[in-house]
Amino acid sequence: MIDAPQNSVFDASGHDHGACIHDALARAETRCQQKGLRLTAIRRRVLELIWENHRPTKAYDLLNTINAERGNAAPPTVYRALDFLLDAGLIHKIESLNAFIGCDAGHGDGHPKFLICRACERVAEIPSPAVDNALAREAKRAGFTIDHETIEIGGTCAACAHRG
Amino acid sequence: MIDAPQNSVFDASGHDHGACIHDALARAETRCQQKGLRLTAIRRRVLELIWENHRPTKAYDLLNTINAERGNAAPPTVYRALDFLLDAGLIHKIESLNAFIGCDAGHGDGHPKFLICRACERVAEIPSPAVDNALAREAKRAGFTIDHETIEIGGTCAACAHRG
DNA sequence: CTTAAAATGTTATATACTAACGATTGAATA
DNA sequence: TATTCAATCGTTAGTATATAACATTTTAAG
Repeated sequence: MIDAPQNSVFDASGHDHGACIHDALARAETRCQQKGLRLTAIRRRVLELIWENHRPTKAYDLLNTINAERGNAAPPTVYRALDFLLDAGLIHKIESLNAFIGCDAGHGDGHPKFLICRACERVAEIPSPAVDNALAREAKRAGFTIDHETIEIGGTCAACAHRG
Repeated sequence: MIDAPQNSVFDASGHDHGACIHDALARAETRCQQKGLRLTAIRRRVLELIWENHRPTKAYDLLNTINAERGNAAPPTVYRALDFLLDAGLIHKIESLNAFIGCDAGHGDGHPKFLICRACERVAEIPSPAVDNALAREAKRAGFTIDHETIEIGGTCAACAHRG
C-alpha cells in the first residue's frame, strides 16, 4: 500500500490520461484562436506527443517519432514547432534536462517552477507566491530587474521515495 | 554618475581581480587538500580561466584557450576537468547558458542561486534563506525530497539598467 | 621498485541546435 | 477570382555541446 500524500502534485491515481491530453490540446486550440496564432498540424502533433509522453521530452525523440510517422522531418521541423509552442506559452523548456514539457498552468500567474523526480522522471509544475516574493525581494535589493526565472528542483517524489 | 546601489551584488567598483582570482585558487587548493582531492595542472588551469573570465564560460572556449596553450586538448580534457570542479563544488554550471562559473560561496549554506544580467553577462551568486525556506515548504507539501536546485534568474543588473 | 588506481590522451560519435534559402501554403485584398 | 505577400515548411548544411571507449601515462600506496 502506498502512503504517499494523496494531494501530492505527483499523484497520478485517478489520472485519465486520455482526457488529460485531450484537454491540453483543447486549451491550446482555444488559446491560439484567442491570440490569432496558427496551431498547424506539425505544431499540434508535437504538442500532442509531449502530452502523451507526460514527461520531459527531448527534441530528437520528437523528431524520431515524427519521422516514423511522416518520414520527412529534419531538426528544424521540430525546433520550429517547439519555438512556436514556447512562445505561445503552451510548453516549457526544462533547461537542466534539455527537454520540453507541456504547460499545465500549474504556475498560476507567477513564474513556472518545477519539481523533477529523477527516479520516475515525472515533473510537477508548482505555484509558489512565497518563492516568487522572496526572489522579487532579493532582486530588488540588488537593483536587478527580472525577465525570466529558471527554477528546476531535482529530487525524489513521494511515490518513488516510498518505493525505495 | 552611476547611482546603482553600491552594495549591489553586481557592483564591481574596487574589485581587485588579480586578488580575486588568486583567492579563488587558494580556496580551491585548501579545499582539495582537506577533501583529499587532486587539483591537477589541467583542473587548476580550467578553474583559473573561469575565474579570469569572471563570467559564465563555455566549455569550448576553455578548450580553445587550453589548446592554444598546450596544443593537445580534446573535449574530454576540458569536460573531465569541469566534472571534477563541479563535484568538488568549486564551480557551478549555469544550465540556461550551458556555461560554467566559479563558486564564490555567495550561496552560504543554502543552494546556489544566480542573478544573470543579459546585458553585461555578469552573474551574481546570491544567498536567500527565504527562497530556500519557501522551496523547502513547497517540497514538503508535495512529499518531495530535494537533491539539487537550479535557480537562474535572468534580467538586467542595476548598472546596465541605468546605462540604458 | 611494483603495482593498482587515478588521471590524461586520443579517436570517434552522439546529442542539441541554428543558418540559409527555396518551395508551398494560406489569408487578405485588388 | 486572381494576385500577392507573409507565414510556414522542406531541405541541406553546418555549428555547438557533450560523451563513449579504450590506450597511455602518472601517481600514490604497499
